Amino acid sequence: MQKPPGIHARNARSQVACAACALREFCAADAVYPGAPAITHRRVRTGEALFARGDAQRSLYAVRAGFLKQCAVMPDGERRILSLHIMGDIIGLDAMATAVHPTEAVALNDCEVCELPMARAEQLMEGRPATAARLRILLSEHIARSSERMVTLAWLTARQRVAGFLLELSDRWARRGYSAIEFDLCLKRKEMGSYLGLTFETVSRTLSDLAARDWVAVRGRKVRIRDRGALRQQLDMAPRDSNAIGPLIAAERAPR
Amino acid sequence: MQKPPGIHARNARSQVACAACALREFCAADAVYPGAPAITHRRVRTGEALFARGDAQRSLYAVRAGFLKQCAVMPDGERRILSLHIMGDIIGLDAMATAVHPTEAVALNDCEVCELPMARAEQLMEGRPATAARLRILLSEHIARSSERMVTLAWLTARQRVAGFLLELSDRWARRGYSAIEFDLCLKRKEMGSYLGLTFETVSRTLSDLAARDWVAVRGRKVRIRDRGALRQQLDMAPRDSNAIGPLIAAERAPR
DNA sequence: CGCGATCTTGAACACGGTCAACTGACGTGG
DNA sequence: CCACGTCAGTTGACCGTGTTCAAGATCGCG
Repeated sequence: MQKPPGIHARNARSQVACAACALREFCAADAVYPGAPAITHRRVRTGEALFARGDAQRSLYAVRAGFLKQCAVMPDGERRILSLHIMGDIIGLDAMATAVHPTEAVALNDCEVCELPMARAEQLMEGRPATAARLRILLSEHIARSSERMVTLAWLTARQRVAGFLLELSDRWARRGYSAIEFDLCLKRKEMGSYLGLTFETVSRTLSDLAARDWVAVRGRKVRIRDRGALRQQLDMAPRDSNAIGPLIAAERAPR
Repeated sequence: MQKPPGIHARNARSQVACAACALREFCAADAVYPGAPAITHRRVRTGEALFARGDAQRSLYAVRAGFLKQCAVMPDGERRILSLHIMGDIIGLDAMATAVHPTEAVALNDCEVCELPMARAEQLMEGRPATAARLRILLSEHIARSSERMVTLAWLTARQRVAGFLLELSDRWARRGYSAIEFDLCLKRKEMGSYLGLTFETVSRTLSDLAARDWVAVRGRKVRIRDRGALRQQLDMAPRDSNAIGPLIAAERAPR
């Protein structure tokens, strides 16, 4: 039995989630627009995969509750975390090129996701150009975020990566109305390392170091930010090396 | 005076470029579809910027000839190369979220690009869902490519990065009908370093090393691949460390 | 020809990876 | 209830890759 569209907006928890949801526009359209299979919900328990690498892309997903990781699967079967997704985030955009998921998504804790079937998404976009444009924006945002991460992975020191990671999570929770100073990492040290391009030992040591400087308090996976300014400052410091390409001289700007 | 759409398909060089062009579909639509400002051409000379960080996004661009780099601009004004673009590639997708370019694109040699005004692109997509879908595919492909680069930057050794870089360029040229074994890098050592997350000294040393093993021949920026197999094999070797997250156990795959 | 930019190579060093020992939390079964 | 095993995390010691600093070589261009 399939829930009618919009039903998930009926309780308080959902209202929080939906307010921040990247698929909000699709959801709204879904409720008022005639047509086939609509948005449904799905639970994913800790450790379960929302989809695996190689699965056909059936849907786009939006996280309603919980925390998921998206991983590249290496030839030897090892995983590298590419991105992390919390409430309101969209998952599955990288599969649109081939209609097959090139990565896998796994729940770090019990999750609830909204599932928007691709066929339905395309139908909505055909009828409403603004909805199509919205999806393009989501795709483009993802690209911009990837660029940031490349710079992190290529050039920052271990301390900068870890500090940046804590600030990233802090900001993301804050933007959803949760505490920016105290939150749960949900990730094991090894997973943080995988996300940051570091070994778990280095992550552990670096967290201890940040705690020793009283910039954060860490107990297991619970973190409290004590000196956000100091963390930010780390990121502004000169990174690993000076191998950057100099600025462009003004004359070289192409006219018009 | 603006060229009529489709004019660029009239000479042989353009036919090669257009065959591989990511905007081909837009171009074709542009030619037959009524409406406002159409695709035009634009030259960008060595060292000139196609657009700068912060510029309003006027258009999407497709490379017709030449080689461009796309750079993140760091707070201190230094540049880090995010991607490289040759004939047939699209530039400017990361600006769609904000309508402002978050990066800059600079010509590494004299270039010619096709310019598709955003307004026109949106017009075409509204009329033709298939064209909108095509752009989504391009966006999604870009995301998938970014993921690969993250793994490279986070986990590969210097030798793997350089070998991978040479193979990447080789493949890209080959797919456009050019030699896969001999080509011009166009980049300075420093720029290769910026692209690969290495110092220019390390790039230089690594190239010397690959040359000493007779896997490649290098003279300045001209490269000849002598043992593609050996280069590929480097990439298959175990990377820097074992800090990967193990495979999922079968039971944890979520049902349906 | 001479100057600056690019590239190569060498030597020393440092960051973070590697290997290993140990702790603590948790769950299971005798 | 405690012994035991497992798994996550911490910390230490060592070491290797790649960065850093420095000196030349080579190239391109006026």
